Amino acid sequence: MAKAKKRSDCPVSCSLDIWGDKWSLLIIRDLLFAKECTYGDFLKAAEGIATNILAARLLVLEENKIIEKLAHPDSKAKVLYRLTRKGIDLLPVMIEINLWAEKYFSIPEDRKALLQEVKKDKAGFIKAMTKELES
Amino acid sequence: MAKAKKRSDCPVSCSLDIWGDKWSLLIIRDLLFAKECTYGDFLKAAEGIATNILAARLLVLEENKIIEKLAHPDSKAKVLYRLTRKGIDLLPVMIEINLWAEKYFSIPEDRKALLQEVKKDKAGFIKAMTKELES
DNA sequence: TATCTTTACTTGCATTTTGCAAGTGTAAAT
DNA sequence: ATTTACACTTGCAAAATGCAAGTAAAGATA
Repeated sequence: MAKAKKRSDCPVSCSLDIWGDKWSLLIIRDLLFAKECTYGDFLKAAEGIATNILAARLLVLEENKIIEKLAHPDSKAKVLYRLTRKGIDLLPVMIEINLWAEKYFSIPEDRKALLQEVKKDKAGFIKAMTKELES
Repeated sequence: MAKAKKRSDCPVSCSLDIWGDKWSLLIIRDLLFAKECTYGDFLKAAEGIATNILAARLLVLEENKIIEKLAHPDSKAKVLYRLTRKGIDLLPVMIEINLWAEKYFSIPEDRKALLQEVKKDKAGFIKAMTKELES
């Protein structure tokens, strides 16, 4: 599919080349919070991603080793998506986005509760969650 | 211009509604590192943003109180852009993006040096840089 | 004082991406 | 044997992007 055109050597630019759009980080969010998702799970998210866009994003994320496909234990018709280590390592980025948004928007209570945990011990939270996601 | 359509209450989604594209965070990057930029300065960045896209992004960022326009002391023909507190508060996000990218891409030496400083004392770095940017 | 340049945009248009709706193929359930 | 579930693909209209050229105000230069 799309050949990745690198706009510059800047780390921010390189990152955005992969996941700099309105949907990719939402996919990663779902995987961080749910650990594993099927194609259908992503479609259920509140934002309502279109099926073709989802397929395109999943492909780019897979090509860039952010996510990987796994066989679903229950059925051959299902596919499990999960984060690679490279994808899991986006957790600190995801956390800071949440903390920023919490300061400037009103956000759901359950997310607020989670962020309370984060604020108590950020490094510990990241370590524990990373370990959980890797297993 | 564009009316902001909120896709969901998720903090990540709300954030991406504002700066979830390939260019906005590069503008914010330039402002974080240079403190103040003119329109022309943004155009000089290595990635080569188109003038109309730049104008559109600056407008959205201004509408969302991430940046503000200031009179340039040297000339009425110039405009200074700088980050608001809301924009400055994206520094932790920016830092984590850089740290992630450093782990998975090869990045310029000068940026690497800066990240060494960050890693020594992240909280201290953020505090100092925030203070500097606010002044 | 006239004109040339700089600066910050705007405009027109072709190309690309997005989004919606419908369709396809395989696997599982009835 | 037929229907349903699931993971996509396809076609097409609408929107966003990218490029090149243009505009208007301010400042510099002759």
